[in-house]
Amino acid sequence: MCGRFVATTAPSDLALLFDAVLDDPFAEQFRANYNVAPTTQILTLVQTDDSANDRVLRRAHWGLLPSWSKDRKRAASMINARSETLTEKPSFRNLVARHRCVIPVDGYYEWRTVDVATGPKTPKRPYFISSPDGVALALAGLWTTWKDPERNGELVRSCAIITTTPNERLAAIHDRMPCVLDGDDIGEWLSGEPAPLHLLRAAAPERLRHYSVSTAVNTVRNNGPELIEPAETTLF
DNA sequence: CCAGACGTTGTT
DNA sequence: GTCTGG
DNA sequence: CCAGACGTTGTT
DNA sequence: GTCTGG
Repeated sequence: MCGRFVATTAPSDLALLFDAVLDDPFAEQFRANYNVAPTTQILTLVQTDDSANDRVLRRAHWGLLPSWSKDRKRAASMINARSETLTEKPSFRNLVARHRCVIPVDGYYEWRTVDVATGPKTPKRPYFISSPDGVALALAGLWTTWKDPERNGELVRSCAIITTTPNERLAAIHDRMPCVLDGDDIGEWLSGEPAPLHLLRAAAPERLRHYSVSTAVNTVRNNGPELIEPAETTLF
């Protein structure tokens, strides 16, 4: 799956990379984040209706809040959406047509849950997965808005990252992975009609690299470039 | 009709 | 909001 | 996703 | 065990 990630590329660089504009002056507040956790504000890339500068980078809370939610309590369990059931689930199916987005990340963390010949008592180890060249990845997502009753109906944007079955290499670590989009697929995902669900597939093994990192990443308050330094041994 | 769920993951 | 279960 | 709390009262 | 916070 994808439950923790890295966001260190500056918004202005993401705008260049994804041919987008920034929709509010948050660039000044940007700080590299090596430990992005659910419920925090992240950047999403969306295609807006007004065609002038129609690709926009804007903030959203990670953890989808359906418009009918009573409170934010369950947002943390909606950080991912299964690609296989996207069009069936009440929380997601209405968003597939016109609320698709891309979540730019520099990489994400995965905790190994598969025992590969090491026995069942192996301690859980975190891995960092990214592009081999370190360039930001475009993850497929869905977004929506919710009116916060505790803040006078203020609109809250939120999003979820779409997952699928992993390629054969990443299957050694985990049984899910986020859907990565490349090249023209990004534009197709953001504006294609009907929704190009065929793009929600596992990236090829050579598209991503992975290596084990320190368990320091487990604690959310730890945050720095040391979190993505390779640990002494990479088992896979 | 009303009440209650609406999600993913991992673990047992 | 909308669907399912009772 | 993992870590950490999980409680009340009264006093500072 | 289960929920909340980050």
